[in-house]
Amino acid sequence: MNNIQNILRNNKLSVTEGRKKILQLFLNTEGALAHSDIEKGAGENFDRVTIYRTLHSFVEKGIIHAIPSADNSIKYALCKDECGEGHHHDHHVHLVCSVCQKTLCLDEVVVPIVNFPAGYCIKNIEVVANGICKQCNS
Amino acid sequence: MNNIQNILRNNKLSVTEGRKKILQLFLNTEGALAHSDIEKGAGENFDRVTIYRTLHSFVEKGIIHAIPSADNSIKYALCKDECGEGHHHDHHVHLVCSVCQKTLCLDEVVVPIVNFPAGYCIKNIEVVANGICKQCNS
DNA sequence: CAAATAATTGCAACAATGTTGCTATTTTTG
DNA sequence: CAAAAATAGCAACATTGTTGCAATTATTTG
Repeated sequence: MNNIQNILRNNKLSVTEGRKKILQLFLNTEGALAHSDIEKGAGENFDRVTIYRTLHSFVEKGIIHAIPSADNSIKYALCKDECGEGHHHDHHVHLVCSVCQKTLCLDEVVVPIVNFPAGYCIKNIEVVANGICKQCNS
Repeated sequence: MNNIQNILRNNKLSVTEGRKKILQLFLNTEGALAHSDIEKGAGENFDRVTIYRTLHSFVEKGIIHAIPSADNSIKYALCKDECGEGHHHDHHVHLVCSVCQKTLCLDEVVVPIVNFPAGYCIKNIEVVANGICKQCNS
């Protein structure tokens, strides 16, 4: 029935107003959300601390993933089903659009294989592209 | 003669104590530096604001480049010669070592070509790998 | 379903990080 | 070396992130 409740239940998180509201926001949003977006979008009477803690536990559980950026504004986006507690499998590329400023997950663009010199042990690779998205480019 | 002075001169920056000291730090350091590293390393009597402003102008001039990360701790590293005012050409991969915590520029590892679907316009691609560096892996 | 237990929230206080305007100082220029 | 330009330092403030604790809310158990 209720998709949101299920997601929380499946990840062994109590179903609370705050978590429901934040998860709803992610489900309704195309592109990634910064902490400040959530603060604005989740209604006025929302403690900042709750947002921090909710985002942390969502990341931990593999419900959302953090997208790095070079301008000190981490964004978060929903993970695909393969992610779970303690492990993320987000092998897609992210795009920051310089026109609409959105950060998008390009699920169809897979992170390429990078050849490292011998001696390195690579665990995971993040790719963030800067450019213009489909919508803004037309 | 003086390498540091030349770098500043070539980039049309006044040669000041602060800039010399911060540039020296970068030249002496293997790996990238965070703002806080510089604050610690540059001596006690250093205004934080000066560091912010110096880093900004170094990035603008193409002397250093910012390395994104998913944990809100931007680091900076020296650019190669091809970088200049207003344009960066850092087509190398970055590695964050989970053992020594250093962020390294792997100049020998070139950012691969990523194929985006039609409609996107890509300006630049950042690749950050997480893993273990050569030193720590031996 | 109510009581007991466990988990989460909100608050307050604080720490760290980043920004802006202004004046004093330093650097560069002529 | 003096005038002009650029930069540093200071203060004040805004934003972002963290921690401990008491009160509230959710879940579990009988």
